[in-house]
Amino acid sequence: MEELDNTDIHLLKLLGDDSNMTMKELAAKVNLSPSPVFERVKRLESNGYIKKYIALLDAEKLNHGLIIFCSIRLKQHDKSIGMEFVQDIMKIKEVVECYNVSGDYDFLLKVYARDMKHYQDFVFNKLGSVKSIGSTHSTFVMSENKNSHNVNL
Amino acid sequence: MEELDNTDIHLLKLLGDDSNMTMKELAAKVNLSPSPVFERVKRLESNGYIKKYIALLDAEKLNHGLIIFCSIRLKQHDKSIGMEFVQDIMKIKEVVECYNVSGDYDFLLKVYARDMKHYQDFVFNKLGSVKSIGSTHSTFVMSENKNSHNVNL
DNA sequence: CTTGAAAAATGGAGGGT
DNA sequence: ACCCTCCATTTTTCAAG
Repeated sequence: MEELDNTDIHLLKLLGDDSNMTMKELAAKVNLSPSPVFERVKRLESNGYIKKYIALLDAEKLNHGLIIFCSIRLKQHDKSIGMEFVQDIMKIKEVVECYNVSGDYDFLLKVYARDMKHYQDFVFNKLGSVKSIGSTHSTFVMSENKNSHNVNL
Repeated sequence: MEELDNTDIHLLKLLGDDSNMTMKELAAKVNLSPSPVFERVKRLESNGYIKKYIALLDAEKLNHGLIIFCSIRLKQHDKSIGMEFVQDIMKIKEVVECYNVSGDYDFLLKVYARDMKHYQDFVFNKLGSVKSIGSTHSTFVMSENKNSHNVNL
């Protein structure tokens, strides 16, 4: 596994914030010509530093005005119940993130919902049908103050 | 405000998962020629449905093996203290997300750290110097089971 | 929406430090 | 090892129908 030099880090920062820049533009920012930049970026991709390129969508415009962090306690704590829970939860489109965590609860979910009615339906009908769940606790997001969508290098 | 048809939704889904597809590839997936796809994508961008394009970086490879959700309770609950907190927290690079939330705590932070030692330093030296903070509670992520990095349409 | 063509970017070859 | 300057190919971008 190779080291990353300052130029690589610089490129990762730039692409992590805006991947629509051309090689030419990137090259200008790191004071190189397009070719070595092209090679560096391809290397960063194939070495897995860059996982993929995505478009960030506006959740609010796409009818997801509410963000909720939903803590989940399982009924039992064996591996098969945990795996069953993860499988069930993966199928629910409102759940955009899922973490197995330490502390009072076992899992933390980030959930997008249109509105309260939608969230209520999610809790009763979607979570309600996941048998492995013991109890839940909802924390509502009042405002998103920062989301870099990435590592901050 | 215009409506989105099924093709628009389809394009958003595709780009939300992989923005490196060419117009040609996108066109093939939605059964159109490149030109109308180009126009639709530009419209989705200028109407704000697509916010920006980014490269997703591998946090683990970039020396951020630990994810922590850090709950924060402020000393007082007036607006100026809250704004001061947000301003201070924005400057800390370990904090990748920050939400103002309901419930026992006022804010929820998502934090990336290299390891426990790094996190300890973050809590003592970085959070420790933010005067508006009353108390904190850390929830450690043991595994990330799902992160779509986007709305699920 | 389609065709089609100009402008621009990508991705290599070949050579220099 | 790393960079540069071309340049062919592909893609983007935008007319006009």
